[in-house]
Amino acid sequence: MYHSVYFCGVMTKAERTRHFIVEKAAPIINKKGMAATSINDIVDATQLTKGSIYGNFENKDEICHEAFDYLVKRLSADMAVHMSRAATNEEKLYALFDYYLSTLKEEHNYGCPLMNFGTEADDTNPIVKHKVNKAILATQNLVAKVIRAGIEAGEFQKIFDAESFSIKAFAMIEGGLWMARLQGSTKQLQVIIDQLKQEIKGYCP
Amino acid sequence: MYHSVYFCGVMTKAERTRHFIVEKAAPIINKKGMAATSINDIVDATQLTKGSIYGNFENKDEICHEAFDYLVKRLSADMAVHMSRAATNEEKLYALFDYYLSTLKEEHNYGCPLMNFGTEADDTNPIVKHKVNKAILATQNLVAKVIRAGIEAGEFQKIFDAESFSIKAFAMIEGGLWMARLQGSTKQLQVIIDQLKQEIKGYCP
DNA sequence: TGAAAAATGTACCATTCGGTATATTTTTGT
DNA sequence: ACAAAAATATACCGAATGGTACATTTTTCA
Repeated sequence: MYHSVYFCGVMTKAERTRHFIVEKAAPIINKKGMAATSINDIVDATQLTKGSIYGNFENKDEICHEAFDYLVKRLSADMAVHMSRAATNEEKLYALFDYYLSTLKEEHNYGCPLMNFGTEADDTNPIVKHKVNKAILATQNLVAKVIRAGIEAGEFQKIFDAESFSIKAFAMIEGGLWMARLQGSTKQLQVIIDQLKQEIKGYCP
Repeated sequence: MYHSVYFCGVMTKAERTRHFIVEKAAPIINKKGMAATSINDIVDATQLTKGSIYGNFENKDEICHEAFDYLVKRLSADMAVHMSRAATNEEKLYALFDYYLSTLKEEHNYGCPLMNFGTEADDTNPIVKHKVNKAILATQNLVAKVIRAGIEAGEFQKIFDAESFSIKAFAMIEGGLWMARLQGSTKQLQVIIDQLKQEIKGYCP
């Protein structure tokens, strides 16, 4: 799935180049990490020169920040698309889980950026740490909102605790994705998602 | 909690120095990451010289590998201690969860090494990736064994699925620890552990 | 205790790092 | 089409990187 969030026609050259650099750098940084990605890696990927890159960004940190923002924007856009295609709130939750599972099969998947940037930043980079934290809460809120809408719509029983479940489900999915990528297998993540679905089914009237 | 797994009296000087270097380097690498930790960081922490360090290790990778092994050994030793103090298998599970929670309050806690090394290694370092994967499976197995022993002892109903639960619980704990460290709060991890305990209680006769 | 062996410290290497001054090219608005 | 402005390329900087050759010190064990 490809997203062109930006309207290249009305963008100035610098804006287009900035976006181009971020687009090329983001997957590299997500794969190798912020510290392990060098400016030369970005030079190679963009086929631009160091001067051009530093003409558009103040320093490497700024590129990392924008790369993270870009990856999160793409991620939440993709989640929204997949959930919007589901008719009921119950199915929206399943669609979200299945989307996460499907990302593992994508050609260039280097893991959840929240996980990758988060683990690297938590003890050393308060700016990125804060960005990740905001994205975590936003994702949990997305799940909680669907559950509450489902309760409202009579799909779920009222005892379904939206907040607790959204926290649990998010931890399971992030932990499961991490495990799956290390194991080179979706087996355990499948087990995790199956249990999430079973628990949701238990809250249907 | 401190562990001196090694018997310094019967160790040669080189073995003691190797162990000393690993002991000092491990927390730094766990905090900053393998790529972001320089040899000079290790020189500073050990008060040794580069020549001495490279006389004991072939290269930085070898230090990272030993540091990871050391952290995992300490972690599993600590887990074993805490679980051994519990009388029943049910309490052993609670003790394990509470131990994980308690690590967050330790003075020098930089997150679970499985998580930190795992996310950094998964796309770039197959050796460490393999080590992490082994440690994941070992931890899940530890949980599964306790559940099976609990079933055997009549503490848990036979429908308690040891394998599925151990996979789920591990993902929840790792995900929860990661979230807690980013949020600077144990609140969500507490919510997660409460749900784990509730689910276990549901399998008691 | 003393000589061989082992471990450590010193001084250095080539390379890569993030970053910049400035020349050159390209884009922009008229 | 043109000049001004903006963007890009070139060539470089000092510092830090992982690593090593070799002199010096410390262990080891007979």
